[in-house]
Amino acid sequence: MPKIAPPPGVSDIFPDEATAWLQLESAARKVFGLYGFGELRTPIFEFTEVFQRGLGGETEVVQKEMYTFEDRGGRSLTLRPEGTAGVMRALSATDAANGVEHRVFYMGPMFRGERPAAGRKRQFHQVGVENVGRAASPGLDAEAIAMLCHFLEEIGITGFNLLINTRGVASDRPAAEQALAEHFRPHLAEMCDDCRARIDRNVWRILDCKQACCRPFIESAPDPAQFFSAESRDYFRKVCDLLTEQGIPFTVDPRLVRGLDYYVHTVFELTHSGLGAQNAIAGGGRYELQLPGLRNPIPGVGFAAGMERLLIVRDALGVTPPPAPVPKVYLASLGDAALAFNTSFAAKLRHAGISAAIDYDAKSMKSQMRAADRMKAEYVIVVGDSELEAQSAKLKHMADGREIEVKLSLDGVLAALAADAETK
RNA sequence: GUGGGUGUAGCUCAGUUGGUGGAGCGUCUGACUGUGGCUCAGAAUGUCGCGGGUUCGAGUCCCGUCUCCCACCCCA
Repeated sequence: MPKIAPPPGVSDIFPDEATAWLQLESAARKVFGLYGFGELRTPIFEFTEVFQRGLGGETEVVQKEMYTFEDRGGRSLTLRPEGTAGVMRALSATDAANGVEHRVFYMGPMFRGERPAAGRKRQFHQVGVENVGRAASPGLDAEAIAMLCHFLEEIGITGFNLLINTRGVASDRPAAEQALAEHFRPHLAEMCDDCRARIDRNVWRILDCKQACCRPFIESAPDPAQFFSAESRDYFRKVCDLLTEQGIPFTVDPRLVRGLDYYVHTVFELTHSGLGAQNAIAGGGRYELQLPGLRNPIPGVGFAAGMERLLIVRDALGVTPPPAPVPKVYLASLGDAALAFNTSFAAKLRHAGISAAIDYDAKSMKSQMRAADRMKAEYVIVVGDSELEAQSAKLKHMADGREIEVKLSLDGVLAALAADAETK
């Protein structure tokens, strides 16, 4: 039990666990690279207004989940609660604002002051993609979704559900909002407190409510998309057609609204059972992000996946992460002269790209062999006075116990390792 | 923010009606002086989450607090 624990909802990732993270990260780089996306590393914190303006002041995230503090000059800063706003802030200084396409991805920690639960941390990690600058296009939307599915396939996640919906554009909304409000208002007395507040602040969020008392009214609610313009509905149909043509299964869910206000047109969410109540592993959509200091919002489409959740799902599916790296050669030392020799010999091996382990306490033979076994060293070389004398030692293969006589030099060991690898 | 569960050795967990804290695994040492895994023998290790209270005496009972887990909520 640690004397001092980390703050609630954050945790350490130890080396044996980190291998799984590295695997996810390199899979992301590989897959996104195939689509022409490059990595953009933005700061962990931004001026608070980047998120306030970007995500919408009415969103849950902005209202009560942000870690906000003042710097020494009294300016308000916020630890990023999601990745898109920071990416857009960075790209706002480029020609993305003039309609030039930027394809970027990011990965890293995000911060939200929520109550921790299964698959939910206060510092969590997202890997995300943004295609920014180009005007809205069903092709780009479908490509983002296809890329997300490709990524999941690459990391061994199967059996997920893809839900998609359209949120229309700003001019589509008033008619739909009015229809929704008219539908819900007569039943408000029977609905939950949150929804009573939401009807005036943001009717859409009612569709997202999971309260049992609200559900019947939500299910009988009209599909907002039916009030959208023909252009918007056509846009969404094209997205669906493109997915179908690529053989990507999906479900249209008219209730899917998502929590951030910046979405327009296509929104999607990827869920997986076996995660507990937090069943969303990734989500995204098309957006128009309004940033401070910019006259017009910048268009984009993207998604973010929760890395912790991906790992939980992967684990549940029985995908085993690669083992932590083990030393190729353990150098056992008998006596001070041997230890001195091994110290510099280990350095030579490491510079030659061979991982080497050594115990500077140079305890008993038995304890060194045990240490080599425990760290799963592939080979052991025992060096004592007689080996130094002869400039020759035995290279022992730990798995099967066979020993090979080798010259006690870098070339000698490298040659023996190469030869032994071939015989296997 | 609300509710439920939980907290004992590095890990997984026992701990009987309150009476000087245990097991397994792991670790360390050793079993014909320089060869691991198996076996055997020994050893080390805990402010029993933290703070109060009741009591002659609290890991055990009471109160508070925090963590973690689970759910609500929200989302990734």
